Amino acid sequence: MSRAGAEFEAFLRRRGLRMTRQRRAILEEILGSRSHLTADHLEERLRRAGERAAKATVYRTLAMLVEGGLLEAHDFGGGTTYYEPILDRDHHDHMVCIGCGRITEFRSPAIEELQDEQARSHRFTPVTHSLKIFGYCARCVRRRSPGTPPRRLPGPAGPVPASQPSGPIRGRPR
Amino acid sequence: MSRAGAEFEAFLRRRGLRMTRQRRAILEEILGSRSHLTADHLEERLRRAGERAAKATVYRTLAMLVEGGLLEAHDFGGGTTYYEPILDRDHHDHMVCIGCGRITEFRSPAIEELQDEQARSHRFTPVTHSLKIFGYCARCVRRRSPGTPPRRLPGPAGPVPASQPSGPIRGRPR
DNA sequence: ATAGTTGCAAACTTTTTGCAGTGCC
DNA sequence: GGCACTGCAAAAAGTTTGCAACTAT
Repeated sequence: MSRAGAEFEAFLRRRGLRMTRQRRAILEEILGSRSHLTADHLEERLRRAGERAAKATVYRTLAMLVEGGLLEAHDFGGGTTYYEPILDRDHHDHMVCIGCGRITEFRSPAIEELQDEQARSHRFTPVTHSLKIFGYCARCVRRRSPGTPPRRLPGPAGPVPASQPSGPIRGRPR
Repeated sequence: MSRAGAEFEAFLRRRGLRMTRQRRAILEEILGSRSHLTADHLEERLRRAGERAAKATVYRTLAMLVEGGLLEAHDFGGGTTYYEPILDRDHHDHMVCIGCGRITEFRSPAIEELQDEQARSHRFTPVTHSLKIFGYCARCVRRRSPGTPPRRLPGPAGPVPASQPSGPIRGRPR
């Protein structure tokens, strides 16, 4: 069994929970993917793999996997949650292309360090963080330079703001 | 009229839209607050202020204000969008207390610089970004050191993970 | 045998949309 | 007077929950 499988079983045992066919299937499926799946994606992949789990079960299991530290949940601004395996993976952050939706990972220990510093100086005890840079990937820049309208995607409040105010890249979230 | 008011009117005129009583009221109300309001908060505040606007109108107006660059929308992980005036304010990021919900702002030009650098090196054209540090504010740390259960709050996938995995502050987003 | 689990459907929450009536310019 | 705007109610979308029927242990 995979490291993650063992880890999950241990997690379950610790809480008096059980390893079921569905849980096993969900775990294997998401581990076998190259990241960033939604509950919906998962349900479908399971079906295709000959397995099956109700959406409610998928959600319940994903929540456990996140709690157990096997997955990380991401909100890239489209209103749907994406899940990504984090066991045996370096921590990283994401750039989200508002043109095509492509996700690019990046690592910056220097940024992490500065975050800790900020937390310290505000007497804040950090637990997790989330850093996302929204913009256009190289391909989309090339393809739409003349000024094509942005595709609807992220945005807690709809599409990406048409007019980007002045100043540095302003933190306009999800 | 406030700077923001003029700015908004200009924005509307540019698009052939109109300044209405509701729009004016919503703008004034959110500008008059000290940040981080939800559509719901706003609707209630308006009512208390003797004004009134249907929730649909509130949402429609907020979307315009964001698009016009007067507001920024934030998702602090609770499934609700918070709005904050950004005119005449420095860009800043947020720390979100998962104990009490308190939001602390912080600024770090150094981090912004590093973000730009990352974008550049990935040939990504940044438009906006969102950086949130989740953790406990000083008060909550003091109050709950022994291990009080975290309050339900953020989390795209429910409450804050009970067991925080190892490693550096792992980016476990909204 | 005993709890924990699952599937299904109903419930929820926040935000969006359709439409008929209203009010800026 | 035209066309944009508002309110209301219905619709969406994603996720959660209640419950009776299963099933690991």
